Amino acid sequence: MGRPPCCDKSNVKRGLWTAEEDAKILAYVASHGVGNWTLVPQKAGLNRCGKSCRLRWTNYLRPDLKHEGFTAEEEDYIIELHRAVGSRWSLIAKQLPGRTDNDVKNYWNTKLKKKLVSMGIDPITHKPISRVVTDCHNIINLTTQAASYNRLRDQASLTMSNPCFFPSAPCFSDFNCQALMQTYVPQSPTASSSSSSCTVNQPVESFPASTAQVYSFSWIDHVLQDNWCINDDLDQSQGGFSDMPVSAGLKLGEADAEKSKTVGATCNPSKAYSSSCSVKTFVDNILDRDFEIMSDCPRLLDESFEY
DNA sequence: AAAATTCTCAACCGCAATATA
DNA sequence: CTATATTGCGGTTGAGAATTT
Repeated sequence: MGRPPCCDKSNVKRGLWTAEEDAKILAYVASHGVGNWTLVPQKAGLNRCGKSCRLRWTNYLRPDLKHEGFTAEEEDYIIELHRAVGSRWSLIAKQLPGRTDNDVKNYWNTKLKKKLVSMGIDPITHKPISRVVTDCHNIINLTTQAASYNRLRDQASLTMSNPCFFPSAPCFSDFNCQALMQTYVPQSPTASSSSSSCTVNQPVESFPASTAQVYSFSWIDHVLQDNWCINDDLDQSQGGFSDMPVSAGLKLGEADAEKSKTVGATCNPSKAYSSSCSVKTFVDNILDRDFEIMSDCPRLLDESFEY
């Protein structure tokens, strides 16, 4: 058998602590020290769960805690640490004497997040929001290309006698770029009526221009760990992936009737795209290979081809 | 002045890792 | 070995305070 339950959860007090309850905890800790919190309610004469007592001590009653507001230095340090480790509040709080993880977390959620957004910095990635929005466009374009590629791949599987040896292009279904962009990009007049409570919505154009050039790496690096779209040349002046001619991929996947004309012609869509932008993506490589195969075996694209 | 809305932050929830009867 | 408690943590909630309408 295991241990007996620490308390009758349905029969203990919840909610805000009174000064009397605080005094009982303080008196208990003064005479017994910090130890087995399960025994504290019983020994201190409290009708509370031990977990609740521990939380009250840890987050409020501990004598080494600061109860005044955060200083500018602490603010900067939290932002720096959050940039480095993300929302690991206990780790961040350990670097700030007298602050708890709950303190830091609350301060971040109520003040610092808004402060960063007002400065044009995305509080998740710590990159300029203008860059995040651009990268979201890029990811959406890449997703469109991947879908086109997968369609072509599926069609090829149906027409080839051998199983298709191309892998599926990865998708970004877990990463909702549309939702993220709705956070930052101003809503159209027709759509804005349903999102009036969003306090972080503001036009991208209103961010200070200086913040847009702070970082040299694309935010896309954060979400795309594989090598199918790494792009060292991507920058705002080039337009990055947002200038990518999506139609290059779509032509291959959609226009069945145009297949032989498009692919069989001298213009290789993926190569045309590569020449206008020095990016060489996973999709490009697949399309290049696809072009080679189609060139070698043009009959594959002939709708009258039978196997 | 009153009602509505927004903000703050203490407290709770639930999960994962670890400890223990 | 198993079942359950304990601890630590990040995410979420909601009551009261502050601010706006």
